[in-house]
Amino acid sequence: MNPSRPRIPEATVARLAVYLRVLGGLADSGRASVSSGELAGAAGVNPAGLRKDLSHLGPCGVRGVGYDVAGLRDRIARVLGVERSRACVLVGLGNLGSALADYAGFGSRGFEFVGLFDSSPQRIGQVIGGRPVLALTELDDVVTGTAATIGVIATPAEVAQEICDRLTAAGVRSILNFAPVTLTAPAGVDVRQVDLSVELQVLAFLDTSRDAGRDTGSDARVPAVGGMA
Amino acid sequence: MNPSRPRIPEATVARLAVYLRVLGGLADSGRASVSSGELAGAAGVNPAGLRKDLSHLGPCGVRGVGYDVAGLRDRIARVLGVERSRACVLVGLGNLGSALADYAGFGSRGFEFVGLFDSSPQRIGQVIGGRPVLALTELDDVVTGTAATIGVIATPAEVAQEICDRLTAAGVRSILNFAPVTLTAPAGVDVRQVDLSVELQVLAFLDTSRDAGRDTGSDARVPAVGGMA
DNA sequence: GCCTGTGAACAGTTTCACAGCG
DNA sequence: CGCTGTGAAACTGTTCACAGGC
Repeated sequence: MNPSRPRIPEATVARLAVYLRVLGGLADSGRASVSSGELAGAAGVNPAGLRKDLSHLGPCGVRGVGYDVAGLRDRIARVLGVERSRACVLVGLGNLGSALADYAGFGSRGFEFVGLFDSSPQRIGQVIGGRPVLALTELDDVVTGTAATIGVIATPAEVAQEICDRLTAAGVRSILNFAPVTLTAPAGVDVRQVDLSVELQVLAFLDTSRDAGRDTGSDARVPAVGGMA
Repeated sequence: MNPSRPRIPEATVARLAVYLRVLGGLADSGRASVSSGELAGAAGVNPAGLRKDLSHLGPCGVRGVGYDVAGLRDRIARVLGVERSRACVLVGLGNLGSALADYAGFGSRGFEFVGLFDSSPQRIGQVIGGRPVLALTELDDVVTGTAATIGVIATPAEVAQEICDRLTAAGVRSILNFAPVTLTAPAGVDVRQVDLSVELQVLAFLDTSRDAGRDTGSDARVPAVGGMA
């Protein structure tokens, strides 16, 4: 198969990001090669499923041996488009936004916040994660000036749609939304929703149904891989 | 139909939580009834899919009219098990953990943090979101004393597995993990993973493949995010 | 022997079309 | 009529079993 042509299923893409994280850890600890079984164990997935996921990138292992850790890591990074740093802007620097801006994990995984924005005069000018918080009026200039294509929304729900509109108008093509509202964006703009309350409520349901219905114990499989939203 | 045990698909459960949020907003603005089309629009899903989701709760609409807003909201809340407040514990009060502890959205959606824990002496004793941060040594007593069954992990990756072990040993049955590691838990314990870097990397992939691949690729056909719509 | 890569069976979801009721 | 509820079809994603190369 041609490595780039076939559309990679979104569920596979999400797992590739997990494999990338695990491979990074293995590389740091000096491992040279790894089998699908071991990698699948560390990522919490089925070995056959992992091999099927990787098959979307074309053959990239050695039969009878396994996968080259650094080579596979680089290949996945290239497919995901995180082989070099990508510019992101973040709007809303309340508790959650500040936590995101200050989260070192992003920088080491190919994302750099090139602009932090808030509407509150009290927050404008503060330095968070090494960057100053700017006024919303500068959003357009920064997005066009840095060619940022990824935007993160961590505002209150009431203003999230308006921010989404401004981001897309400025040229942002991909949005990660933490506000608990369903955003509407123009065609061609991807929106991913992370709703923390939804996650907790799914847990609450599992919790409730485990106690209420004492049918056979829930599935014996242990790890959980990122789901929806 | 039997209201308790007709095995609701997990994808449906996640959407029920979204409908619940939308219905809450509608109820607050005084709406008495709503059609599947309108509710689906506000939730960002397909109307037929929404009706199928609701069909798992048994008939709960009026044909030719729509759904009773407050009635449907209460019914979904009951099914999800959030009709009354549930006790949660939170471990790790760095930036993200503090944001979670201080997030008012949880309290209004049926979750109450009954214990905040950290290992750092500098954080122990601080009051965050109205609650004092406790030492990890008190974790077991608080979990058993409050009968908390839900735990949230917002620690660094290195200690997340150990915290997971302690939570499950203390009796926690459901875990929401923000640390970028795949946790292993005993059978019967549900773990949900929220990995912010994974979310961004999926966006990066969509972003990259939207523009014609510079690699070897040429085709840039990309599926839309989100399930139905 | 080992382990990867993959077609084929399987399971779960989404969509469609329409029956059924107010 | 309109809108809900639902079986059946279409689709996507997952698991299995084994073929194929090291």
